[in-house]
Amino acid sequence: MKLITRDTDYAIRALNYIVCNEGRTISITELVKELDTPKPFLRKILQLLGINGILKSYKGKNGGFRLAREPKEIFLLDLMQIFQGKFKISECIFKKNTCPNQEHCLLKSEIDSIEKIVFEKISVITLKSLQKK
Amino acid sequence: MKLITRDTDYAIRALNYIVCNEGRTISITELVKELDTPKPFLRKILQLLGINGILKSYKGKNGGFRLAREPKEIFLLDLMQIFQGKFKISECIFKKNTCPNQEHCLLKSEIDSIEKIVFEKISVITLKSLQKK
DNA sequence: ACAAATGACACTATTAATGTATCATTATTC
DNA sequence: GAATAATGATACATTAATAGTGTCATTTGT
Repeated sequence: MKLITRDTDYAIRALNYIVCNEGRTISITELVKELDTPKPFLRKILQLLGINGILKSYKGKNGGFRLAREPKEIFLLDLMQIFQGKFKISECIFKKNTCPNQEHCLLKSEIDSIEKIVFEKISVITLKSLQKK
Repeated sequence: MKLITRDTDYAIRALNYIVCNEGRTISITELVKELDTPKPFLRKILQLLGINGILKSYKGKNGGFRLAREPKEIFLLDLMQIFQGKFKISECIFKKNTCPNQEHCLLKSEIDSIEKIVFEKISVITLKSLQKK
């Protein structure tokens, strides 16, 4: 079970580096050196971050990326949404009737309640909150 | 993101049906009719439940499966363990240094704390708790 | 003009999840 | 004791999700 996939992970690391170097424009080339990630993959990821308004991109020589928002406004959930789609712990199971008790079975509500808790916990995490301390 | 995979799901449904029909030996053939799952897949699943001491199996004509333990002793976590391996929300990310703050970054501890909560929530769910009410 | 960067986007590879098939063994029934 | 209906063991196949690559176009600084 993966709460966070590789692309979200790379995105966080890249953003993390960019935050630590605010004021400069950071190129993929530089990021790849720092993060040791596959270059074309990282390009795709950064492009998506651009499209989704997390980063601003600058073309041409000396180009690269800068933050488009403040770190405190970049939520982990945003990134997960971009790379992993809408946050959802699990689909409903028990679609078919196999037991008279089943309609009242607790599994769905248990899962829902777990999902809610995880969501609440995750939804406060921002790029900024990952920095401080 | 899937908390529970298809095989765990089928296993729960099958066990659920078996619980609701305790006293009888239930064959795959009967289960497939009830649950509308692929037969060979369900066979594999039930076999694993047998190997792992959740079910007792009876070969030969009129054979099938019965519970090997009481429903209150069959934990969702047991099933997840069997079909999905050790419970783990996510691997540690941020393996490489990209920022001086990073070693103290909160992501790992956030994930760990989420994992802990989910684990606690899930660990009380048993086949029995899925039945009542 | 050239080099170094991103934009757009199609393609490929790998892995995990899901599902199938087959032959052997066991037990019941006639 | 043969037929039937079940599981045991195990290898194989398919599908979907994840991860990663490649290419051509465009932009910009020197």
